[in-house]
Amino acid sequence: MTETKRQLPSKYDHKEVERDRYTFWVDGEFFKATNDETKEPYSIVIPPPNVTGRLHLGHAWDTTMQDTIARMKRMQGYDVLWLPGMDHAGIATQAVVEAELKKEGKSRYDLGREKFVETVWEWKDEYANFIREQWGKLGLSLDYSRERFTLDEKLSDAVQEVFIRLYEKGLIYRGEYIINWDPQTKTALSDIEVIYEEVEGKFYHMRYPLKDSDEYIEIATTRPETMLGDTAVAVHPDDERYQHLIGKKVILPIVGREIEIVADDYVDMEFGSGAVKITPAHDPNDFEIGNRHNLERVLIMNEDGTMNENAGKYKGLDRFDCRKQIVQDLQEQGVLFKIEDHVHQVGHSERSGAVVEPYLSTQWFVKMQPLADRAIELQKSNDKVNFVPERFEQTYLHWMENIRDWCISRQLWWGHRIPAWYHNETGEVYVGKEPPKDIENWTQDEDVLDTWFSSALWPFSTMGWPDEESEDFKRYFPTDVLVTGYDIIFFWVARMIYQSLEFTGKKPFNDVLIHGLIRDSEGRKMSKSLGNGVDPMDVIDKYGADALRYFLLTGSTPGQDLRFYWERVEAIWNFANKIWNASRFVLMNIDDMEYDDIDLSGELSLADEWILTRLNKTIEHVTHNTDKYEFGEAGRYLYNFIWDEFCDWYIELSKLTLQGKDEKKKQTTLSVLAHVLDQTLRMLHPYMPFITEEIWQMLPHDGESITVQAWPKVNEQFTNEEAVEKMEKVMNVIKAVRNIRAEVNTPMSRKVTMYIKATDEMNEAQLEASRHYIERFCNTDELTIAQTVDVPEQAMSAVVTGAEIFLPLEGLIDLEEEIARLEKEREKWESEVALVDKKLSNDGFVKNAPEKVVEAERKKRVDYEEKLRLIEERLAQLKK
RNA sequence: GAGCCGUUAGUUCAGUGGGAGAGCGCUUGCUUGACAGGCAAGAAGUCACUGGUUCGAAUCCAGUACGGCUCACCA
Repeated sequence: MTETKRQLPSKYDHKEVERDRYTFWVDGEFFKATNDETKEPYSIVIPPPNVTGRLHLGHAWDTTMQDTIARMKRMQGYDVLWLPGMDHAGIATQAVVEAELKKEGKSRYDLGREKFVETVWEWKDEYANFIREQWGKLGLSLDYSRERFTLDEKLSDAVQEVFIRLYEKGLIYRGEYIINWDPQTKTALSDIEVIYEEVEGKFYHMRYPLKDSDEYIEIATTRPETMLGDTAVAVHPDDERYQHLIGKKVILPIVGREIEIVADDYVDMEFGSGAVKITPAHDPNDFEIGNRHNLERVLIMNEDGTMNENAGKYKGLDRFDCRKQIVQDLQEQGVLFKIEDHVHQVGHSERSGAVVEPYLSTQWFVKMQPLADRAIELQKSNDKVNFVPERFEQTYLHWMENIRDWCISRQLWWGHRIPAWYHNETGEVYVGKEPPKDIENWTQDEDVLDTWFSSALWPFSTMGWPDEESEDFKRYFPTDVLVTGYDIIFFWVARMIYQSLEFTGKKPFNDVLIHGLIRDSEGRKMSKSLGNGVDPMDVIDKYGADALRYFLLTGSTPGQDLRFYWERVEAIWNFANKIWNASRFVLMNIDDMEYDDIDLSGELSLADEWILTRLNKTIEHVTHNTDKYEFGEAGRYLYNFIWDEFCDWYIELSKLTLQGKDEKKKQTTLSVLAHVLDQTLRMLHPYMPFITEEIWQMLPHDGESITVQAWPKVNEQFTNEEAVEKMEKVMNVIKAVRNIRAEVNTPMSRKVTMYIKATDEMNEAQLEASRHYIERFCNTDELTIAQTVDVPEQAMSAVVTGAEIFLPLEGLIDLEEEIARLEKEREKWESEVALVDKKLSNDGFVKNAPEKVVEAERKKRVDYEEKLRLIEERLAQLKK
């Protein structure tokens, strides 16, 4: 149905255009995967955002790319599933809720585990709604009927299944090791959750006295408080300085413990004094050395980072207060004799920012080597995961090749509880989905799993796995593409790949499209502390989701970072406004035209043929580049086609026909206008879904929504390169005239007399055929087109390919200036001719360059020389 | 210490073997009946540097400088 009167306001109102549209799409079920067997499936799973809060520009970027792909594939006839969902984000969410509780002066312990988890669920529900609302504002074509949450019953079942199978296979084990401990959130962390930052610290040099001797051994440390847990001093076995000391005892200052001097290859003789204090309970290397030498492990800290009873008089002090105190004490005792400034890397918790403590603790681990081997093997096969851009495959492989075991237990309450029970008396471990039968004798592990343990299963747990017969799993897994930032290749992409290989035997996705980070206009990371974050919802409010999306899609190339610029978003709003007004023009002219009235079989004007040819080129280019995920290139091409070619040229050219008397031609041109706009809107739709749907609905159309219309195809019938060449010739004449008129300040509104001297019969005929365009665009009152023209001296001239143009503008022309101008022109063409000649007289060029290139140069020479000849003739005439 | 990315117009970024491009900004002119958030014309760049490959390099290779990122157990 199309209304008879199509009146649009002259200003594009993004709020009006975007309001209610999302509801229309969702209610119409246009985004629902159909399981239609006649179509090929295409699937994407969303990287599930954390339920901790609002989406930021990074999310907007990531999801917009996915939406663009999904919308295009849908239009290309695929049965598209884009599966939405969210991540419980264990530590992040728990930290946020705990912070909220703290405001009320409460801690999670005040509530107890059950009540606390309940509170987090409430929080989750609230924020999940926020997130859905934001997805809607962005216009994401998600299939909500399949929305998942990592803590859903089915997904939790998948998590347990994976844990148990890995345990039974010996790929999950429990043990006491040095892990990264966050004393603030009081949980273990995996290696990648630790962020190393350069810190200006101190290097403390100490002398440990030997037992029954006056000798000392010199050691140095950045963490003096750990000396309370020292159980040895190590030197290199080949170090001549210390040969006589190996096996001797040292009296540990303050503590008074006797500790041994051991020999170990790990020690670097060149570094410092060549002797190292060994604290097996607080340093991973020392732990290893401790194992080799059977050393005692003395833990000196509590879980909250305060000192424990093994710290003697320092018990109860915070680790950093203890450091100050112990430094003072050791200095007084003469043990600590030198303090140097020392810049070194200190690990911080990714979430809480607290300084991470290497800490001896019993945790669960995934044995990585066998899983990693399989993933590395995959990349050597023909069936590998394609990273876009390719270089990220190296990043990924490097990490996989240097993999270390993954600590997966977290001392948190929010997450998947570890399905392990310990026998109260025997300490026996039981792992299984169901609790042991004599449950009263068993205690379940208190810990939950690293949140990434469940996200690693996302592409298949969301599709119904472990039920491998479930319809979605069979149809939509493996997925086609995963879109994510380079910052989580290790956290997530890598883990999905090896878990998927292990449990489904397939890679989880064909392609991984990697993007960068969003930065502010000065190139800084957006962060809360800098206060330079931009809320995508503010951008949408000011300029609309379409403008934001187009900005995100075209602002950078794959893998590069993107700076946010309000000015650019505004410029894109202008583009939307341009499209709006071009459409307004079309709608004003087509009256009650229906979709079936669009008829391109009539006599096409030169401009019609030109724009249809250009449309084909655009379809080809945009399709090809969007397929390659080159949204920037595709978007720019479309932008230029719409603005420069369709609006600035074709609409203007079409006015001639529309204002003419020939009704048949008029109908054809109207059809071309409607057709080109329709096809253009379809191509633009994945980029700017709202405005394109709005306009498409007002245009003559067939169907309920543009979201499910067919993607444009090249129509060879309308490719006419000859027409393009002719049209360009006319455009060059028009541009040259505009140029001259600008030179002498003759407004385009003033009518002029004009002569065109064509160089030959063909050019004359072609230009004559386009007389109406030239008359109109050059605003002539009298136009002569001929091979010989009688031109008054008082005229300005210009040469174009195939013709010379004369504008007699008596009174406006200064003959001297005109001569000077033409001489400059002559110089220009002389140097151009020289350049071409240089190339063509180079044997190497003529012999080696492709025939096409050489031919083009020859054509240029003919053209340039003719231009030069015409200018010289004119100059001779003027100088006479 | 290892690896990766970037260096192109005032600015933010495209381009990637055959004559330097876009948006914004700047200059000039336009009440052109879709749009003044517009139209038209223009100024503006030894494409970081040095070598090499090539008939031809901003584009490929090697190195240098500067900026940024990632990984790595140096006490």
